[in-house]
Amino acid sequence: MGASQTALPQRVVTRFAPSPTGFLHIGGARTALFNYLFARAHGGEFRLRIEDTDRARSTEPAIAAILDGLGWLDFDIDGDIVYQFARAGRHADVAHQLLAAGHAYRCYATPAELEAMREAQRAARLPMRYDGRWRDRTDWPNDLPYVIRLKAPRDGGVTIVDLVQGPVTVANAELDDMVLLRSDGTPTYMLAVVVDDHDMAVTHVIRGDDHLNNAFRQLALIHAMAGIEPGWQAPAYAHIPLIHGADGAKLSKRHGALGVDAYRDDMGLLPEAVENYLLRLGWGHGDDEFITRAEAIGWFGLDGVGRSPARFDLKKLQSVNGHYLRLADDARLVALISPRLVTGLARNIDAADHDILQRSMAELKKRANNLNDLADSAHFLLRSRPIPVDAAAMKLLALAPQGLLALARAEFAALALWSAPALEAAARSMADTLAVKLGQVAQPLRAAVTGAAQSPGLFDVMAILGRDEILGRIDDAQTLMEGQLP
RNA sequence: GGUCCCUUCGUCUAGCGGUCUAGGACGUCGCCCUUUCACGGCGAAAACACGGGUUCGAUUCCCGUAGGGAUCACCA
Repeated sequence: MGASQTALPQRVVTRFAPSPTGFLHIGGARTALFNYLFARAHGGEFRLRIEDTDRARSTEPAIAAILDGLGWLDFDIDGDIVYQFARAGRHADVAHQLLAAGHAYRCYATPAELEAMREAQRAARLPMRYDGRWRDRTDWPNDLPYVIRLKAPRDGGVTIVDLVQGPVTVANAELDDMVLLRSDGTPTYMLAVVVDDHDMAVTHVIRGDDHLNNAFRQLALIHAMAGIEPGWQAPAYAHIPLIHGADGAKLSKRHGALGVDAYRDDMGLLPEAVENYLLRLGWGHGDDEFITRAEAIGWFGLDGVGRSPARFDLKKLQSVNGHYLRLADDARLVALISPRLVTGLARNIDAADHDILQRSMAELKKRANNLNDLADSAHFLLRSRPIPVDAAAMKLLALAPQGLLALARAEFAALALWSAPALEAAARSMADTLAVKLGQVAQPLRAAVTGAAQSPGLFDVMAILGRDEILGRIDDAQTLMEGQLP
């Protein structure tokens, strides 16, 4: 079957190689995660290479977004970041070495000519491949531009023992002679990756399975170089399936192909939740659902990665996030929602607000699955009086037992100790006095105190907000209800 | 269309020839807890794409069919 791969190298080096033409999307984040985990699991290096050879589409902001995203996810990068464009000279050198050694050749076919060739192949229903028309020619028109193409083997086949896909064989006849160096002297992606991976001593190429077909061509290039420069050998490959949208189609913006910044800022997710979700997407460890970074490093293996594309499920992501939210440190969550509250409140968070948030957080975080909902649910705590009362709460107030608010105001004002248990005891005794269930007392009070029909434990909220504020809010509700009377 | 890859509940998955009356999670529904909403607990419905083999025995192995995906640039 021709070329095969060498045994597993001792020292592991993986790399994440995004092209900076947009944000770091969720699929890229998963590829980065797998590379990161694999490197750490083997005590190896995780490197970053920015594939910026497409000068027209590569941007500085995109590079910043990628770095920002990786930082947020806390994937520490080893060594210097490699910028591919800066290595164009080295790439061209390799192409010329190949040319000199007879492993590559000049092709003078014009783009128009190639297009015509493909058109003819399309019409004849033949596979569309470069036909090798300049492969053996030497009658070069020296004043015309040419590209350098790899003189790939035509017989036999190549087998890649992919760490995820298993052995995959392709006949060399299926592959054509790819362009290495463009007519303007710049390297193509195919050349650049191979040279960079070699020069960076990458041992394991873990990437999306959209690159699987490329791997065969890249292997041909590596084998050609192996005969010229010592030390060239094929890396191990692992092509992981792409993530699909909820409808099974390619992931689009509509269902989650967003930058990780959107997951952080717009959706209010925690990085550890995104990481855990991404890890479990296409990979599993028994029945384990929540896996720490340390466990992931201990357990992760390429052989456990599924071979079929997984669908992206936002509901589950939210649920996983809710789990991590409940686990998260209260102070951290207060810090995370504060900016969101500032926007909603149109004022800054002061020390008193901070204290209220900190004391409420343990209860608040049980009721939210993301930072946005968490901030929303904390909003009522910090609002200045009179707080807005929503429709459901209005209804509760309207249905309140006669004289409840006035009674409650008096009882609470007279309370010796302002604590949750004392407040609850007072409310229970009021219910007895009025001969109603506790709920008929608590619900209208909740409406008055929180402006909503649902909230964290009423008496905890009251204890945290303090007597003055609560009495004030009850007064406001009474005023409000008086205004509602016909 | 050629080539390559894939196929367990709606979704993510466990399963690596008998332990499967197919397990877990999200979602859905019901019950419990309870001052509301959550959290938490308990429970229910829900899958081995289809057809052939191989085997004493297939969800697990092989081959077809169907369906899905990837890729076929002087883009990465």
